[in-house]
Amino acid sequence: MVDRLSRAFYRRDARIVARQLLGQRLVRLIEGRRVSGVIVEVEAYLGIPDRAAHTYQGRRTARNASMWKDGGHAYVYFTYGMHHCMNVVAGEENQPVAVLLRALQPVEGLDIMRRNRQSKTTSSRPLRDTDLCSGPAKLCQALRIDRLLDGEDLVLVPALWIERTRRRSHPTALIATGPRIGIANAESWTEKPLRYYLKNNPHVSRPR
DNA sequence: ATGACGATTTACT
DNA sequence: GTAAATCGTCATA
Repeated sequence: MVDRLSRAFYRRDARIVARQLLGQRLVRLIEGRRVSGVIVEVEAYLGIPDRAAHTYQGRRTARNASMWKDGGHAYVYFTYGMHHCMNVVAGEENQPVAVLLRALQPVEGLDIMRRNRQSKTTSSRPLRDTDLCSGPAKLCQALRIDRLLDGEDLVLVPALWIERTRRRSHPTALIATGPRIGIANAESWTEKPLRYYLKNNPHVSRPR
């Protein structure tokens, strides 16, 4: 049943991995239950030459150390003093490229997701399904992904992985591309179309 | 030791 | 649309 993506899947160009992650399923085990969603939006970060990447110019620090690991590891970072974001490391070891997971379409464990998200929101209004995982920090909240999972191997760890739900990647006609979100002053890298998302999917963070 | 800055989200005008 | 929240991280000293 569990068709976990293999090392070989991740050990490729980050742009290829990004496109092929669309439609696959991110699964998190929480208290013995599966909490999961289909990946509907991602962004590729191309490493040393990429002005917008944490590893631009070969920067290697305590925070971004996982990005230098072999493809298939998780790179989870903390930002804005309150949010976590999850990347999937692509390429080979010492090739610091990754794919940021920006949005999921919730599939399993919506009640747990809602609880995880609601408790961190002051609002008492019930959250709509499209508010559960429609952003990189939202999906980390919903699936309880934090720095404890940074550097973990998605090919091996028991509580977090990505499952293959489709043999072939989505047809190009169903994938939209555009500039990455939240990137400023990255010169030519600001506008490169490294954001990929499923057209007309209501769960993406910022619909076209 | 210090200061500036986020690969964001939420609430409010 | 604009702004506040909130603090780990990193570059500079």
